[in-house]
Amino acid sequence: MSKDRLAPGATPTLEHVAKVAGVSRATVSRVINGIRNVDPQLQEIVRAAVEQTGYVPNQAARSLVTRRTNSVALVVSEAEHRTFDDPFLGRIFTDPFFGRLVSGIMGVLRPRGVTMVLMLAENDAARTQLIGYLKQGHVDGVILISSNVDDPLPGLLTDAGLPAVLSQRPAKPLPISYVDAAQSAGAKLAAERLIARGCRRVATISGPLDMPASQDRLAGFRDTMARHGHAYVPSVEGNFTQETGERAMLQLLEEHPDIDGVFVANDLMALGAVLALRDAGRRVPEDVAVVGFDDSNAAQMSRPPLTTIRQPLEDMAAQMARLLLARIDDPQSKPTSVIFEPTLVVRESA
Amino acid sequence: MSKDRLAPGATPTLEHVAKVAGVSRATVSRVINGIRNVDPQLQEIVRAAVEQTGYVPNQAARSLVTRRTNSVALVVSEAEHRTFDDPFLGRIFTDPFFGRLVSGIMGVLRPRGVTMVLMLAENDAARTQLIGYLKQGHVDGVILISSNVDDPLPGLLTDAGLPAVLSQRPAKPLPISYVDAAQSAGAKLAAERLIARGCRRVATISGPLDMPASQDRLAGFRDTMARHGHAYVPSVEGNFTQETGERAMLQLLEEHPDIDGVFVANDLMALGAVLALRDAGRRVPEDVAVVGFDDSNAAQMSRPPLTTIRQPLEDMAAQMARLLLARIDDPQSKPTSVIFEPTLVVRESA
DNA sequence: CGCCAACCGGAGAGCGCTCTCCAGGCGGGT
DNA sequence: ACCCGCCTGGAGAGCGCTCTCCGGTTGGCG
Repeated sequence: MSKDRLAPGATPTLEHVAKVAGVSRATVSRVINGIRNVDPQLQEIVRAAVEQTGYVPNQAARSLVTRRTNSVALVVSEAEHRTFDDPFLGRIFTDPFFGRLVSGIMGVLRPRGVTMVLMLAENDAARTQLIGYLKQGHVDGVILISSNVDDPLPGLLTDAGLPAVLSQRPAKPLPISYVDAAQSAGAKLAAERLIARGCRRVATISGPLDMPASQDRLAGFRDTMARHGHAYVPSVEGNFTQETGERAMLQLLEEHPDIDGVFVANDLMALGAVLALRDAGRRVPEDVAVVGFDDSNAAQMSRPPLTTIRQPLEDMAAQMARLLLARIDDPQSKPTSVIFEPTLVVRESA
Repeated sequence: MSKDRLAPGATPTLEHVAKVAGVSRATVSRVINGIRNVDPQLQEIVRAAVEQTGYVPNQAARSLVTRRTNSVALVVSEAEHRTFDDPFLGRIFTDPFFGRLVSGIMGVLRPRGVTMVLMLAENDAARTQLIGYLKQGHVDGVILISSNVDDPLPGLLTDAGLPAVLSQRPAKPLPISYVDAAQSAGAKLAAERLIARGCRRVATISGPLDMPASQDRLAGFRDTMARHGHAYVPSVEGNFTQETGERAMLQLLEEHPDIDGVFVANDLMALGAVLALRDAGRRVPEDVAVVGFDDSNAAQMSRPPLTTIRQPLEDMAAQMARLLLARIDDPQSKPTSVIFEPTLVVRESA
């Protein structure tokens, strides 16, 4: 059906299409890219020729001259030493927040014809290889999801002069765009909820404290509690997995058996905490109220369903994509940051 | 530090490196690609020049002539009509099996310097765009994770002449390589386990029946039960989410209150089933034994921990990557299939 | 009616790389 | 001592595309 005329075995090129249409390469190129005005009648002829030959532009050749690839990388980076017992990949992909992120990014990228390349950087070797790859001009820019404070990647990216956007405020000030949620504002909502319920002995399970987000949530929670007269808020550190949430809750119960409210820094850990509470014979929320963070699937699946803090992840991801595209279009534009406000989602656990 | 000598603002090219090293472009290229013998002393000089200039090969230029990109796509495809209420992305990324898959693939790809591009095809529009992208020669080959029977993608891929490997036997015979697990053998293991425990009233919760894997598991289970004298095995269809597992279990309990054993086609649904059983006041495994499928994190997290069928996902994924690379190296090689044997993992639920 | 401007299509020069072809040098065999 | 062949490095031709520059045509205005 297609692919007759010229081009014996090979894939058709601009040249072939031009010959079939009886015009020059340049004209075909102009029609395909919709650049400059081309006689509508000619356009029709060219389009027909494209159809007939089954022509598809060669991306490599195009990139070579335009210096654009029309694709961006989504890099997920994690510090090596934070890999406890479960494999990195299991963690990141298991966490529902990732899907929402991808979904938000795609929503912006797809209509613009930009494709997304997913890359993992789970240790230093991978990181080195990654930088090499990125420098080869494989992508136009990078969205970096980095979860630890001393990640060298943000610095490496700015050094390499690659347009990039971070998923959270970088640990050290850096000329780089980022999107973040007001973590402490979220923690404040959680604290206020627990106080409103009348909780008197409140504790918290935090995320890994080398992450700015974890620090902010912890600080925000403690501040708000302090402002309401609760000077001392016990806390145990987890690593965002259900298992560590369970362990942390166990520890809290042992050290402070009279606890009646807990703020857990993410839903997965909150799930573990609820399980631990149940095992210990405490009813949620009657005996102990639990507030999670993220509003992930886990929150809805839990029994009782989790009261939690929702970050507008899809919106945030979409904003990252938009910031990145803007920066690609104009590399000179100065780095921007956008902060989103979290909201309280009330369910049954608190 | 680097990037001095020549090349004022621009990124260094082969030409620059050659000039710095005092050799020809060809020689630098040979050293970089390790092709043909080059005088070791010259090699040293060239390497030093590369270092000094901070040279990184331009992938576009390279691809243009080699017709290779050194990257493969991991395409995750899903039929549009199967999107019930939860978003597609949430499902796929939430399922732990995905992480294991990626991990296995990366293990093979990374050492070979091949990068992985993740692409989603969640509806027909996306699929069309995807095919266009693939035809542009953006990747050398495709690993396709497709979950429904009437996916047009396998056919489109063979039509496009792109090297590809499927994650399961295609619904219709097609000249394409694939890797699969012996689904029915896994179901057989589950059946035998339930029988060995002395279960007499057995039911099953299947996956979506438009998936060959679901069909095979159901058929394998029924066959084995039949062979042991259980003529009738009630079944309810789920869609692999915890929620549908819960619903399905509820339905089974209502229709067959005397059930004492269930085979659930994946762990996530099994988790839901266990929850439903508990809510209904049945003890697992004392009153009802439950066998899952996949040996995902969910199986270990569940209480009680799930007895389940383990597919060697990492191995299977690695094999897919190997098959694909082989096919890319020699496009003439004929399609191969590799079937892996599942194993029974005994925990507490059965 | 003439001039200028605006507009549109074609020619051709690269983008940075690989790879074939060729020339020169050296060693070994007769 | 000569010749042949192998080994190594250089020259140069593209890979398929975009985009600048140019020339020709047309329309509007003086």
